[in-house]
Formats: sequence, C-alpha cells, structure tokens
Amino acid sequence: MEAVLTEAVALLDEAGEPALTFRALAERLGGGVASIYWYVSNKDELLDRATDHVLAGVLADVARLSATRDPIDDLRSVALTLFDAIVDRPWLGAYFMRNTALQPSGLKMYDRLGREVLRLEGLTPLQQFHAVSAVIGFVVGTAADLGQEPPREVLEGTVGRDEYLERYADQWRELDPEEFPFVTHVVEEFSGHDDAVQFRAGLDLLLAGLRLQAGG
Amino acid sequence: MEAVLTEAVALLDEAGEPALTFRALAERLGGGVASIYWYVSNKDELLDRATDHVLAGVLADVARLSATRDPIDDLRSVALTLFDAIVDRPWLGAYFMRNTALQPSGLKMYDRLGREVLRLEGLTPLQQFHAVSAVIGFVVGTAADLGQEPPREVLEGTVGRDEYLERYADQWRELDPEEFPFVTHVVEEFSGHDDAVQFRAGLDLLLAGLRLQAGG
DNA sequence: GATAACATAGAACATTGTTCGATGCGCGAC
DNA sequence: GTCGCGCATCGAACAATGTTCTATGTTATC
Repeated sequence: MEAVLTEAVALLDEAGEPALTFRALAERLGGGVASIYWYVSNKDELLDRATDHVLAGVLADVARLSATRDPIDDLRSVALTLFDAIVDRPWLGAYFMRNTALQPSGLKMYDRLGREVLRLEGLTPLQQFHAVSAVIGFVVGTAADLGQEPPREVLEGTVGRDEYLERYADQWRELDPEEFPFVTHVVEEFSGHDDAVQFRAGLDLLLAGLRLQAGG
Repeated sequence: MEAVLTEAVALLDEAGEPALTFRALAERLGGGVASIYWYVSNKDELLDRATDHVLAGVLADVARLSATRDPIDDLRSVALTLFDAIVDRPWLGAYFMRNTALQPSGLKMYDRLGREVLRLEGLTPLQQFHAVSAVIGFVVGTAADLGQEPPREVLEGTVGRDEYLERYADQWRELDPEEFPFVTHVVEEFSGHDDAVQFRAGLDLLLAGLRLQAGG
C-alpha cells in the first residue's frame, strides 16, 4: 500500500498526471495491473490517496515551523510551505483543489490554518471561516496557476525558464498598447519575475486586509 | 467551427469534462468523428478553444458593467462576474487555470482587470503586476474550489444542495475538538453557507489590502 | 471543364481504465 | 495432515477513448 502510493507519486512527479497509468505503475511495482485494484477501487481514488499522501508530508513540514507571537506571520509561514509544495508538484494543485477538505490531510491542513486565525482577536466565527477559506483559495489558485507544467523544452532543460518567460514577454511587447494598456505597461515586471515573490506579494495583500479586519 | 465549440461547451455544461468525447461531439454535430480533427488538432486544443469561447462571453458581460468613480469597486465587479461564470461551469476553473494569460480571451481578461488597477494611484508597476495576478489567482482558485462538481445525487436533484452541505457539516460535528479545534469551531458557519458570500468576503479582504497599499 | 483548396467520413490502431475468474499463500481448526 | 478461509496476486479479456490514414465528396476560381 505504502509502496503503491510512493511509486504513484514518483510517476506523477516525473512526468505529470498523464504518466500515471495503471500499467506503468504495475511495472514499477514489479506486479500485475489488476493487483493495484486490490488497494484502490479506481483511478480517482488512487489520485486522491496520492495527493493525501504528499499532503501528509507537507503537514509534517508545517509542524516543524516554530510559532511566533504574531498569528498572521504564522499563517503566512504555513501558506508559504503549502505553496512551495504545490509549485514543486504541478499536478498537486489540480487535485488538491478537488479535495480541499474532503481527504483527511486536507482537512488537517484546513484546521491548521484555522488555528492561527483563532488566535486573532476581534473576529466573528463567520469572519474566521471566510478568512481561512480565502487563504486556501488564494494559495491553491495561485500555486496551480503559477505551477503549470511548462512545455517539454523547459523540462528537458534545452530551454531555460528565463528564456521561456522571455518569449512570452516578447509576445506581450508586440501587443497594441491601445488594446492592451495594462499588459504592455507591466511587461517589464513580468519579464524575469519570480513566482515566489509574486505569490508572497499577493498573500501579503490578503493578510493585510485580514489584519485590518482584526483591528490592527 | 462555431458550431463545434458551441456543442462542445454544451456537452461540458451538461455533464462535465468526461462527457466531452469526440464521438459524443460528432454525434451531436451529425457528422463523423474524424471531421472534428479538421478544426482542432487534438483534444487539448479543443478544450482550450472551448474555454476561450465562453471566456469571450464573460468578457462581453464585463463590458456591460458601468464604471464607477472607485477603481477598486470596479475591480470587484469584474472579479464577481468572472467568479459567477466559473461557478456556473465547474469545468471552466480547471482549464482557465491552465491558460490564464495564454489564450486570447484570457489575456484580455487579465488586461481588463489591470486597467482598473492602473487607475489606482501610488502603486509601482511591480505592485500593479502583483495585484492583478493576486486577484486572478484568488478568483480562479476559489471558484474552482467552490464550484466542484457535486456528486450525482445533487445534479439529479434527488438531494438538495443544503442537505448535501449538511451531511458534511454532520461529519465535521463528529470530529474531536481537541484534534480539530478550528473546524469544530466554525462548523455552524460552514453549514448552510453561501458560496457567493464566502467568495465576496475573501475578495474584500484582498481588496482592502490593496486599497491600503494604494494609500487609502 | 480542370484544378486545387476546403471539408467530410469510415475504418483501423494503440492506449487506457476496469472486470472476471483463477491461482497461489499463510495459518489456525479439527 | 488437510481442510477451509481470508489475504494477495495476476493474465486475459472488454469497452471506451484519442488519434491517424486514406479515400471521397464539395465548392469556388480560372
């Protein structure tokens, strides 16, 4: 069972979701295809179990974080840890999204974020509920967006990530400033930008709003 | 071409992504399977075109919005329109995410949001870039999360959405408050909550942070 | 009326998720 | 010892799907 999930995650990490087939997985495990069905009842469950498996690892990472005096700082740290995990594993975003609070580890993550919000004072339970949902939504959405599988060229290393970004930037530069005033205006910021920085900036906006709501 | 996309979207709307098969689509169009390959070169492109097609419709809705004096209010309106569209079409979230600014309409949407941010004063281009990315990430992530395909029972109408939510709430209520202090604390807020309200609350946190950054 | 681009299909192929039935394997009961 | 029973495994087959190949009709242009 453990081996099944480990190899499944390895396949997903190596070449994304389409690489995880029952036959490829069986070969890795040195067994027959049908054997896998003894552990999981279909592929959806396999994906769910796999996401939950890595999420358990993320929770372990989160547990290693040390608490500070500021709940919002801690909330930020947890969100960053989760973000890193999803960016490392582009397939994770799509499946985590399906299960935010359905799988055991997803629920634990939800609760973990919530515990920091509980430390905030001056929020109604409804506001607390909304705050945690907002953070989860933002983390998952942004991570899944930024962590898209880049084309093979980048994966194979023949084209660097910077160069890849630059190609897009060039396309943006050729747009008509009348029709795309904003895109052409920020293209130099887009070019060579750092995903992690971009994520942190957005998260800080959200957390600033939360801090404001909590009254200071 | 137009008919292909229209029917493809119809299939997606009716029964989600797995319902869109080349054979089902061909039957709807009253033609052969291979004919579709004259218009699109593979299924990924079909999905991309389909998402872009509905996104063009959303852009038309957005164009109908009337501007106010407050850019952030307008940003909020655009985000809400986009959110509604994704919640109506759960499949859209997953594919919009893959293409945020790659498809033509996705880029236009990005620019549309950016134009409101341009009206804000006191922001550096980098901050503007981050702000728009944050809003897009939040909208897509939250919409995709909330707009998950509910189980068939709900789709078939045999079980109401409220009842469906209540089942989850019941599971949450049975959790150990020691292990899940937050979940058990906010379960009554979760029960019977309105997705749109939840989304707006989170969006307002983000926008409050943005307003703060823009200097009031 | 010839030509070429546009447009359409039918049949076949490889791959995938999934099911069925059969086969070992370990171990306590009698 | 061997019988029975749950655990675990597997090979072979099935249905469905994305995709390709090749051939045929349709239409507009000269």
